[in-house]
Amino acid sequence: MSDRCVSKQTLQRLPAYLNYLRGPGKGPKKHVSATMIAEALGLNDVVVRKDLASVSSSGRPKVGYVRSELIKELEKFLGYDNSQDAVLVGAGKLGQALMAYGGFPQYGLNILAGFDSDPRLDGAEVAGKKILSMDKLPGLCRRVGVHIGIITVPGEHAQAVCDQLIDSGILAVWNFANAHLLVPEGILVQNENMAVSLALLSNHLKEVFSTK
Amino acid sequence: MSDRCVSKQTLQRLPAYLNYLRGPGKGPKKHVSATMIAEALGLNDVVVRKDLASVSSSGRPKVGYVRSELIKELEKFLGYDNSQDAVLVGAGKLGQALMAYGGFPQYGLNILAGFDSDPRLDGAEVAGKKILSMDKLPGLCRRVGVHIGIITVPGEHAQAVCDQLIDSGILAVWNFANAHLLVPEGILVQNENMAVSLALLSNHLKEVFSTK
DNA sequence: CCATTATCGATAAAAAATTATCGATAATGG
DNA sequence: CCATTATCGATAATTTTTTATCGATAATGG
Repeated sequence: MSDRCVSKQTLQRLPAYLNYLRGPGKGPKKHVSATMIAEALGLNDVVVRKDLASVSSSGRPKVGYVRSELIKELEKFLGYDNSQDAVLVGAGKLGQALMAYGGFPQYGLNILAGFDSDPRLDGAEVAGKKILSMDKLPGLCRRVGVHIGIITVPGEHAQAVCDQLIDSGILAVWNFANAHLLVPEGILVQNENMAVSLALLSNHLKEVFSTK
Repeated sequence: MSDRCVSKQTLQRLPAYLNYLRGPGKGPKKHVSATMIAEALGLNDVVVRKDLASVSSSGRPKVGYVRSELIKELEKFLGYDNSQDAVLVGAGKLGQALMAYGGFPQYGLNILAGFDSDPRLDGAEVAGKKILSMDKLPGLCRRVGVHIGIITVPGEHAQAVCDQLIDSGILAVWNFANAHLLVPEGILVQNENMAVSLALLSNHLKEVFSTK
């Protein structure tokens, strides 16, 4: 275990495993097998076993994994155990909704504050979090050591905001804007792009109807 | 072109190309080359050329593609030209935000109505769209021929809602709930799972700090 | 009108991910 | 106590995706 370097695809499946393990399941069984998880999630069992091998070492033949241990190992690996601080730029509808969303702490994310260029929002509060003016961004990030930036501004301003975030020491950007961001090497951009999802949906329907 | 069957990865890049082409760029040049797009988006130029080859046939050596034609071809391929109707189940905060979001039509999605089991919401309106009780779901879907269902209910109810949607003739599900949905073959589930995104962000930071 | 150059499209090579196979291990039941 | 069985972990085969190479084409400049 502790392979430290798992593939992106594996990483995308891990939260699903955790979610399944946390779920009520069929009674609080002490052990779970990769086969069981695979069946429940509609995956190949070898995939699951391989994925779990990179985060856990508690798997035993005939028995499987100890559920509670596996959960802990997954949480640790996914960083859910120690929260990361984040700043959010763009306190519009979406931005405020994210600031108010109560589910992030359980995923190890803590939004410290929101930032917006609109002076009318300066000093406002959303769910107990302050909205500040953009000029306070670098100071806060540097002082507290924030490494995650969330972008919820209109697409045309996204790149400029992204540049500011990186100047402020941000290493990972969660981008909700419909824009492609250019960043220096070493910075991660995670796009939460609904256009992509819709493209996949639409394409599926097209395929269904073209073969029917 | 008209390969009909492009890879998922390709499909995920196409909206980015379209976004770039629509953007202001550097003046309204008539032609664009794959090399140009690749550079702007930080991709390999062969990838771009290969992707574009499956949606377009207007590429010419030394010249590139005709911008306006390529845009039209991408829009057609992505289904942005003729909107698909959709129903949304779970008219809570997120559900209402999606119902009110004005950007979907430009991506070829039209949310017809919202549904919720809470009787207090029955008959309410969000952005001109009605919220109806769950028992009206199958009727509307069948009558209008809706094929896309959006799930914005709490995770524990997601599977039940999903089953109802499929019973109502839905072929593609856009799932915002933190739950893994089991569906029969032929039905697509597109997960919009923030836990996955956060896992990728967190992992990146972990890698950065473990190698520093 | 011809050499040069930017670009496409196709084919080939390389890398990554998925899936299959197989021996090893440990619990279970006779 | 031993045969059986479920499961893991490792290795190998397959498939998919990405990247590289190369000839063909058409505009440009002399």
